Amino acid sequence: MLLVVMRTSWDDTLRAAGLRVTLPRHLVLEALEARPHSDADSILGAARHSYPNLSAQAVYGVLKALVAAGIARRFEPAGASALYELRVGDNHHHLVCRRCATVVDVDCAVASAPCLTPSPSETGADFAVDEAEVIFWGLCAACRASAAAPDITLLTPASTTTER
Amino acid sequence: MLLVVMRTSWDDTLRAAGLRVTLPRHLVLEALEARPHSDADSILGAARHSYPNLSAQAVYGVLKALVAAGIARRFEPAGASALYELRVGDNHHHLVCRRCATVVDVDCAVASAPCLTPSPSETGADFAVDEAEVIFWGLCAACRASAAAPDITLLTPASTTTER
DNA sequence: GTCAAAGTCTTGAGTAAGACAAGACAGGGC
DNA sequence: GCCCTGTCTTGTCTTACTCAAGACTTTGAC
Repeated sequence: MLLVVMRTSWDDTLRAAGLRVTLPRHLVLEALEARPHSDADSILGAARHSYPNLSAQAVYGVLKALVAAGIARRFEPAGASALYELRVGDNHHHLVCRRCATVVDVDCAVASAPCLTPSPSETGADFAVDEAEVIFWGLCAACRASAAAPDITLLTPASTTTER
Repeated sequence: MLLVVMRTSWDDTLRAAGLRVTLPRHLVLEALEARPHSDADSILGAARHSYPNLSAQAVYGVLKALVAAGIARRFEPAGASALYELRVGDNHHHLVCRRCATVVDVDCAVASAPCLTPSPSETGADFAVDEAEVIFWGLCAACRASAAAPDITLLTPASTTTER
């Protein structure tokens, strides 16, 4: 095993969640802290700087454990692989740039969220909704600035209709 | 080629979109009409009842063409494969049952959507948002009725926090 | 009706993301 | 320090696609 200094900041969090404190878990947490909205592959890449033998499978396992324990959150913009972040327990959604795939957090603009409650007249009234996933698609400032460039490859969803 | 009677109802739609009228496209459209919110595999299965030699690749190609032409819409609930539907051009979102994966359409409860406009004070203010993808997660009536059953396998997202 | 061009489908190979399983290894309670 | 159990490594497999090349079909022109 490599000699890698583990910061203790995550120990309590892991133990409180009933998880053992291991080097791969530290590395995954640090990678996520440094770069939120990373996918499993980026996290693996970052973690391998400190621990080149880390397996991809371990990262998948760690991420699954962190999500199950409520330490991390997983979300999946259409057409992309799953992304992870450590910001949990608050009300926030995500903004994804169609061009450069940058993801930024965004709070809800209003305290209450009327439109996130399905209309009672709908079929959806039979549902007990416990979560609303909201992903905004658009162009970030940098990409809009260079939007004159002709060869734009836009990300999914291949929006055929502009929703609100 | 099999002798399959093609209804003409889709011909104009296809031609208006500049697409040729072919049997695979008819079958995909009919499958989607019969069962909205289907994934590529279910569509393939349904279409093969009429045309057993239809290739999976053809279905992927047809779906891509339909989405590009604005005839169909593609969306991707986290943890599931892409789903397709023919209801396009209106403002609707989706409700997904965590347990049985049933998807139902749901209109926005309010005409305007204040919470779908990111707060101006946020980082997101730099973004030019053109679409908001909203997916509600919860339990449908049937699954809630049988929710006492102990071995529930819930679908993603593994919700650690309840959002609005 | 025939022809040709362009679009579409079939076939086959390839890829990315992640799941599953078994055995080795290590954390942590005692 | 020991041992149980959770975690990691390694290897294999699956799913959901994508890509490419060649055969086939649709469609408009004649």
